[in-house]
Amino acid sequence: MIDHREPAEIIDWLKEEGLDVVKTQLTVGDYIVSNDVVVERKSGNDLTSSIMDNRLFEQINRLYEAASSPILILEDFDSIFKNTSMNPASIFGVLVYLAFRFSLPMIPSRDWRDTALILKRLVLRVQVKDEDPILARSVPKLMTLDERRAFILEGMYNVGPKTAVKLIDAFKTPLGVFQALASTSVVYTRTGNPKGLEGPLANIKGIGVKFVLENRKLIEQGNE
Amino acid sequence: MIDHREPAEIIDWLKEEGLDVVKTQLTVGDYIVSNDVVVERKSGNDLTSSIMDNRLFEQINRLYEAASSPILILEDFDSIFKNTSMNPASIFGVLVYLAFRFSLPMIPSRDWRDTALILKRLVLRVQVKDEDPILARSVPKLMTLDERRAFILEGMYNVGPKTAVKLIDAFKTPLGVFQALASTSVVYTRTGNPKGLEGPLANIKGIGVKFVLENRKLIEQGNE
DNA sequence: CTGTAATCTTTATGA
DNA sequence: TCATAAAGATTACAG
Repeated sequence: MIDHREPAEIIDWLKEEGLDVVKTQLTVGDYIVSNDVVVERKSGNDLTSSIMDNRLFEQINRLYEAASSPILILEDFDSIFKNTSMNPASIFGVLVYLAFRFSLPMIPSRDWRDTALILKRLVLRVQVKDEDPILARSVPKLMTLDERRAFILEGMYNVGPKTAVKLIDAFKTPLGVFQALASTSVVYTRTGNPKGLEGPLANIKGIGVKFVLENRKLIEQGNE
Repeated sequence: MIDHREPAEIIDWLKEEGLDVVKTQLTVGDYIVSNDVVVERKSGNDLTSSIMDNRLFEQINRLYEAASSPILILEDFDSIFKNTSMNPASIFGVLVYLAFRFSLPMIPSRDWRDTALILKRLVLRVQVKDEDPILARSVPKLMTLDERRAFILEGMYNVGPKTAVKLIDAFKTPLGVFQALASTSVVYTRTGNPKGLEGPLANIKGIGVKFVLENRKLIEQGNE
């Protein structure tokens, strides 16, 4: 099954080679070879742009939810560096991440012709029934419960990964954090300068006056 | 640890970057990054020649015996096709085999410089394995207060922009939403099937049993 | 993803 | 005790 937005050349070539091709709309991946094998094809600045807007990791995760053996084809790999202002370190950082964290097989191809060839070989390989994959790798879940709890908190002002985890560690749930924030108040000096905090958040490192003042507006009833 | 036969440029560059490099004789792979990660580097007709004399599969097999997460770097991939009489179909056949059968991650590189960069990023990635527990989410910067409140809720299960706004409209703040969720319960039939909701969320369109059950896990104290 | 700039909190220091 | 400066961490942003 091939997503209908894929290049016509590839589809036509595979048909000419005698493969059963079904053109359809896919919600995950670009090519479905079997129940186990789904292929995502990234060409040129497809890759870089999907890195920059954080879309790539979502796509890869959905690949692994849909199939046990996803494969990524990197088409026209060299051109990836040409039409982008992205740092090569960032690009390889992504590839290393995918290799290390997901053990994701990535196959480079020079053009659509190579890509078609890869797809054909994949189909033939999959059809050889007695050759099952030696290792079906189980990939760790995208987010644990606590990670998702922390993830919610990253919507607040000046809260990134570190602070979010720190807050969840201390108050267990987002609701707990919000309640703690509501019952923390800012202490001022006699001259009216903010001095520090009083309440549940007072003892949390990295949380200060600015944090409380800014985020209270999010949590409490006020309008803008 | 780097096999002593690897290019001096790579070794020197890695040293310049401040990495601890040990030059030695390796019996398996070309680079050992950690106990789990061993890297094999194939450049130009290294690949084709090791395919033709059946040496490649032995090498890959030994990689998997030695480490749980081997990685193959394909250096100067395009040149692989230039100085060989091998059919591209055969070459891709091998890559497909490695991808399908072993789930072997393969990272293409244009030259030794890319390869060195990949190795550096691998070392850094392996070293930070224990931290980096969470993924950051990028907050769109132009946001009103209510938009930001809604954005926080988008961290929950099955909550996108649409549902988030609906919830903020109804309960004003994220704290309000979580409190509403905490005081909403699922009503079951006598046979134990979920029938509906009781509480503040009961009247919200698009919020159902599944939503409450999934997201209550975020609010309650439980672990995973 | 990476690299850099901007921002916040905390600690140190002097008045 | 307060105010300011410097240092350390973390987040925000651009590419």
